[in-house]
Order: sequence, then C-alpha cells, then structure tokens
Amino acid sequence: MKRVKKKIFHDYIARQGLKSTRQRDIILEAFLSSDRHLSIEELYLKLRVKHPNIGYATVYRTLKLFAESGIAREMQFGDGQTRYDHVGEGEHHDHLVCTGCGAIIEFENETIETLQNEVAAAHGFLIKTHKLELYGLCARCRG
Amino acid sequence: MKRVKKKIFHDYIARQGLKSTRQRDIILEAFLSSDRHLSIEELYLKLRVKHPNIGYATVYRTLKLFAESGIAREMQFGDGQTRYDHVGEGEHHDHLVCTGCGAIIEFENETIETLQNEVAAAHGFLIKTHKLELYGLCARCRG
DNA sequence: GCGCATCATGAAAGTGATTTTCACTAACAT
DNA sequence: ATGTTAGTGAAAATCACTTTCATGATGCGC
Repeated sequence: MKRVKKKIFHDYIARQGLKSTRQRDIILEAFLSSDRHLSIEELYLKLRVKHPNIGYATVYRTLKLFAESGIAREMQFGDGQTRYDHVGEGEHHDHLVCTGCGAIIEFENETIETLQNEVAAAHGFLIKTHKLELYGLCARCRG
Repeated sequence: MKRVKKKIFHDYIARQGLKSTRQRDIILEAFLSSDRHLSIEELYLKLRVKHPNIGYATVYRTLKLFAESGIAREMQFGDGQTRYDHVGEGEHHDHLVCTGCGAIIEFENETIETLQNEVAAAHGFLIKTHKLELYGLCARCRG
C-alpha cells in the first residue's frame, strides 16, 4: 500500500521533470505512516522531532505535490486549517465530523455516489470530485 | 419572501437586545436582492458603490448576524473565501460547483438526505448539518 | 423630548494560516 | 565534474478575516 503510493508519487515526480529529494522522501514516509486528515502544521511538528532542519514551506509545498500526484486530497473541515487526506487507488470516502470532539469518521456509500451522478447528469455536469460531510455529535459526545 | 426574511432578522435583533441600524437595513436589503453565495468582499464592493461609508468590518459582522438569525448560511467552496448563502424556511439544498467558470448551481435530493441519515444512524451520530458539493464542469464548460 | 447606558460603526491594527521571495543548495543529464 | 534547473529554508508578504478602540447611534426610562 505504502509502496504503491510511493511509486505513484515518484512516477509523478519523474513525469513532471521534477526532482527526487531527501526531504520529499522523508515527508512522504511521514505522511504515509501518519493519521489521515493531518494538517500541514501537524505534519510539520511531527517531522520536526527527527528532522528539525525541514522547513514549514517545504512541508507545505510537498503536501501540495502529493495532492497533485493523486495520493492525497486537500480537505477543509471548517476549523480553518487545510488537511490532507490519504487517497487510495480509485477509492473514495466521505466524512462524519463530530463538532463536539473533532473526531472524523470515514464512510463509503455507493448508493449516494450513484445518486450524485444522477443529479450531475440531470444538470449536464461532468463530476470530477465531490465532498460530502455530515456534521453533528458522535455517539460519545451526544450525552 | 424578502419581507419574511426581514421580519425574521428584525425579530432576532430585538430578541437579542441588539439594535436596528441604518447600516444593517442597507446590508440586509443588498444581501436579499443579490446573488446567492456572495462572499463578504463581493457584498462589500457591491455596497460601496452607493454607500462608500459602510466599512468592511460592518459587512462582515452583519453577515455573521444574518447567519445567526437563520436567514443566511456560511459556506466554503475551497476558493479561500467564506460565502453566505440564502436560507429559506426549513429548506436545504446542496451545490454543483463548476471548476471551470465558478458557477454554482443548487439542487435538492430527498433520497440522498435519507441515506445520509441512515449512514449517521449506523455510526451512532446525531447529524446537525451537512455539506454536499459536487465539483466538475458545467454543461457550458465541458467543451 | 432628554439623558444615558448600551450597542454599533469605521478605521486601523492584529491574527493565523498559508504563500511567495530570495539567496543558496542539491539533482541529474551531459 | 559541470552546467542547468529545480528544491530548500528563513523570512517577508499575502490574504481573509477578526478584534480593538475612539466615536457615533439607539432606544428605554423619565
């Protein structure tokens, strides 16, 4: 899984005529082995422990590159920070966001996806991506 | 329709012990007679033509107030700006966002809403709100 | 109507999260 | 090994709000 994503990223880098660097590999490894939905700052802080020399800007630029290469997805959950989600081959999931504790739970629902495509078709739209977030209280927070 | 929303807002203002001001009325009128999904800046610029004395901060605070009163809804479409959507009585709609020309089209789909509730229930979640956006190219932009 | 406790406003300063700049390095094709 | 081009890190600049503060309205009580 990690291996596959590393390959996808490296292929992308090569295809775009970009360079493979030590920093990118370190950041990629850290990203792949971290929680989903990490913000730039969270990843930066995590990296800083072992690699205090890697700058915030590099993490920022590399994460953007991950998104471009298709192994990550930029997300906004209304907390003012952009988060980067992992993206699997052809996989897509949506989120349940707990407004109480901030927990983010993933789910997939084929039927909803199908309906979305129908809606799009009815409007002549060609869907590229979508975003579905359900905000509320998780089982633990709804006392 | 406009009348109803004005009343809702004024009632809210009164209930909260706030004051009715000339600026709020001007901004409310401009908001109600403008496109849906306006950003603070867009509304501010629009207002500035006839009311150059109204400050950005006032538009910002008033829009927040609209959202609190229930006649507007804050939205984020990934373009870095918060937009304010009109909200009708009990109504809810989702969006198709064209990444080509920026057009935003609204739609409603009862079945999807039902499925969302089922997903939430399956996870013990209590849904408060949701956000569903389909990004792609509109009929005009998919050449 | 008038006083005045509050709330509101506008200009400007402050914030927080990126995003860009720039001088310096590192990759990699030759 | 070297030249060309992309990458890096620190710091400065942006951007989109958000708050502060001195000044100006509101509107209830008399």
